[in-house]
Amino acid sequence: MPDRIQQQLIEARKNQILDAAAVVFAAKGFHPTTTKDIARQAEIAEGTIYNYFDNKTAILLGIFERMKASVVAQAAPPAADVHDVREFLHTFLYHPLMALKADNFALFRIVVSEMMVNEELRRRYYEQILAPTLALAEASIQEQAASQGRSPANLKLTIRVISGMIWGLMLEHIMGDSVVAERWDELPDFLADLLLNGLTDDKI
Amino acid sequence: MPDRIQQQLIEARKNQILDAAAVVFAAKGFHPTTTKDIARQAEIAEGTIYNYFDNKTAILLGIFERMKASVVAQAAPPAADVHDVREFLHTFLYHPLMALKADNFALFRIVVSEMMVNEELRRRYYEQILAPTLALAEASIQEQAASQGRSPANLKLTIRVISGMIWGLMLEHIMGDSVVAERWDELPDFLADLLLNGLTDDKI
Amino acid sequence: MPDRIQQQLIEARKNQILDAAAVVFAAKGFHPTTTKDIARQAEIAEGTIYNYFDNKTAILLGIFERMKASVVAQAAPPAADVHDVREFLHTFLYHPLMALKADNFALFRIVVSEMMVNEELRRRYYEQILAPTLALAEASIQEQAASQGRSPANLKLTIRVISGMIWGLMLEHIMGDSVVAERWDELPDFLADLLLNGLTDDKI
Amino acid sequence: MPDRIQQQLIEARKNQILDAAAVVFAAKGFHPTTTKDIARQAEIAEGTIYNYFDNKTAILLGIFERMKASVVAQAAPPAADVHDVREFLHTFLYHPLMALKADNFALFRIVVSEMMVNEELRRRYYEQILAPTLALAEASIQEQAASQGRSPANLKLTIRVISGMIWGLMLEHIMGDSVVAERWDELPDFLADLLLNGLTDDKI
DNA sequence: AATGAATGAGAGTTCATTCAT
DNA sequence: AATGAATGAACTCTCATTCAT
Repeated sequence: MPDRIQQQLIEARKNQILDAAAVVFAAKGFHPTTTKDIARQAEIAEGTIYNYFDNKTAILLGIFERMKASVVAQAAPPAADVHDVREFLHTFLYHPLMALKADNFALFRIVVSEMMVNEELRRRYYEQILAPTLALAEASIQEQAASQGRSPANLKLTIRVISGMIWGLMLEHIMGDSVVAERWDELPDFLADLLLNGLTDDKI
Repeated sequence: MPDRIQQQLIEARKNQILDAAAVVFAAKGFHPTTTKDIARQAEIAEGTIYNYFDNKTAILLGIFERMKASVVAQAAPPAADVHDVREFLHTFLYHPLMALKADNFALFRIVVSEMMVNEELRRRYYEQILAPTLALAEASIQEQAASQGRSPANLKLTIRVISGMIWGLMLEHIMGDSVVAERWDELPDFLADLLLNGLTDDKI
Repeated sequence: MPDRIQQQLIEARKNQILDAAAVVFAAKGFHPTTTKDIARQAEIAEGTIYNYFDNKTAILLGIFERMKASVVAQAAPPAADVHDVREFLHTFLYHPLMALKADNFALFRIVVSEMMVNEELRRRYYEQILAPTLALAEASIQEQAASQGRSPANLKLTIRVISGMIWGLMLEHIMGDSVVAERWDELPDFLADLLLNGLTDDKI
Repeated sequence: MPDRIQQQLIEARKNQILDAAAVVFAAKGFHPTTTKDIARQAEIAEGTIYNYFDNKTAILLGIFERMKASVVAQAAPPAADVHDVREFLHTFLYHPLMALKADNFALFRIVVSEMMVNEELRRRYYEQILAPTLALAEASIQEQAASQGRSPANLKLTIRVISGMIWGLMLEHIMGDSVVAERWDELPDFLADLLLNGLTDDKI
């Protein structure tokens, strides 16, 4: 069999397993899910899993890598020609907030939970996603600011605050807060406004 | 033995176990920690644990309850006589940010991780901590706003955004971001400024 | 304290424990019952039990000894002057059947169950109860037969069959057979008739 | 692998485990036997047991089911053409008495002991064995009696007495009575005679 | 490549028994 | 004599992983 097709088959099988794992992880959590659960959901034998993944944790990592790919794809950054700051902000906020909404909140929860506790996963996330994303945003904004003659000294921290804001709202959503859940769609606007104008009279 | 002293002994033993569990949980995480680990750390027999806690999860809940107690104690609210909004905000932000710093970041991570995945723990957190805290803040701000003739329509969401910001920064800290870690102490000021004035030139 | 009173106190305490154990054994069975259960029921401390009994099994033995005493007391044999065979049989059958009815069927079940499995208990039962009782019955019948000029060659086996019949009916009762349960009171008559006349037309 | 062979392998493994369990249960009793004991005797890993049985009790149930199968097979009823009552009785008595003798008395003891104490096992025994067997015997005798113009009013109770007699003799055997043990082979005859003719001079 | 039965280390938990008070 | 907290051996059961087929 040509190597190319071979590779595609392997990828297909991996994805089959990851799809199945995503379903059962989302439903039961990482630790409570057994490899038998995954195999059953994927309609393959338990042993087959180990032809494609070293161990259970590697499956979670695999799911994570796919999430990463989708995040990075979406994050492909906000056109250099967005001159309006408000529009820029809105775009910057819109993607992650809506991505998560569309995506599986339940699975996100599982991955984050394990990430907080698993050094390897955390490192990968930081090095491969968080840090590059922050750096990208920083560069993009820096450039724009420079073109307008500004030089924001606290940009690094600002960016972390903004992205932290998103993180925090996701957590509150997960925690079951209904206000956040109900007004999720307003958030891009609301946050952009808050960030631009500060706490105006409607807010505090 | 007088009941009073009896109660104190029981409390002391419970705390001894919780202290030990906090240490090993922080070091290894909840799932990887065995009851044997806890017993060894507490220098008691494994069986003794079960004289004080129903099961392993109950120990985590116990740790959580102690955290709760300390959080609630600190959260005792920001004096009604803080008329300056900036000072008010600063106070509001300062406590949780500094509390966590003092506290065990590692343990916090374990508890949050499990909370994301454990319905019971999540419910307790939401009902006993998050919701009341948000409600308290809301009432306190509402009152102040009213005394000044304002009526902030989006207050509920604002409060969630602000507290989410704190959550998010904690997560970034946990994830190992060095910018956040190094400038942790500046955050109360920085955030208060951001919230009051929006993204000023030093920020973006 | 005089030795006599001392002894009475000890007996009283033992009985208190045995009473409690009988209650919880009857309710839950021997193995599922914990020494804590017994202590709680007896309203004493767990450790106290061990001042009076060597171990959990010794408690069951204690219960058994009390049963034995009551059985032996009742079995005190059927007056030598019962000349009518039917009356003799009736008396012979009546006591054990009715004793069990009055007594705790549930507790009886527990003791028998454990007896089947516990060598020591079984030996004690056989040596101290079953064998003597059978011997007593044998002697008593032998004497009567002799006085009437008969010499029943199979008496030993007959006696075992009759007492086995009682045992078996008890088992069927325990097993939940409703026919046996409902007609329990008729049994002495019914059995006496069967034994004297064989399977008459009303029976087969 | 064909399903048929697959099924046979599973059955074989189950039987291997049941055989092993029967040996160790008979030797040590149900509760004192550990799953490790069973595994060692079966020469398999402890975990393998749980691929075939849900838990330890299910193994006892499995043993019980096999006993049931053998009992039911033997009990296949005493031909309708047995016109002689004595022969009928003899047949009726012979099977269970001899089956037990051939079979493992020790194992029987274990199962009965647990049955007395285990609701589930008791229910199964009563519903699946005792009740049907009694019903079968009743129907069979009823028919024969009817054909001879008789209508035995106490048949139900009679049958219980007879089968109880067998039960009781088994118990006495288990209890270690030597008279019963030594004359076990005579019992079918002896009991048939007793039942037909009542207590004749050789018996009392 | 796929299978799934077999594995066995190790988990959480129980509880009869001890012993310092 | 009574207590009951402490003990720790021993239990049943789980499950990620292996490997012969």
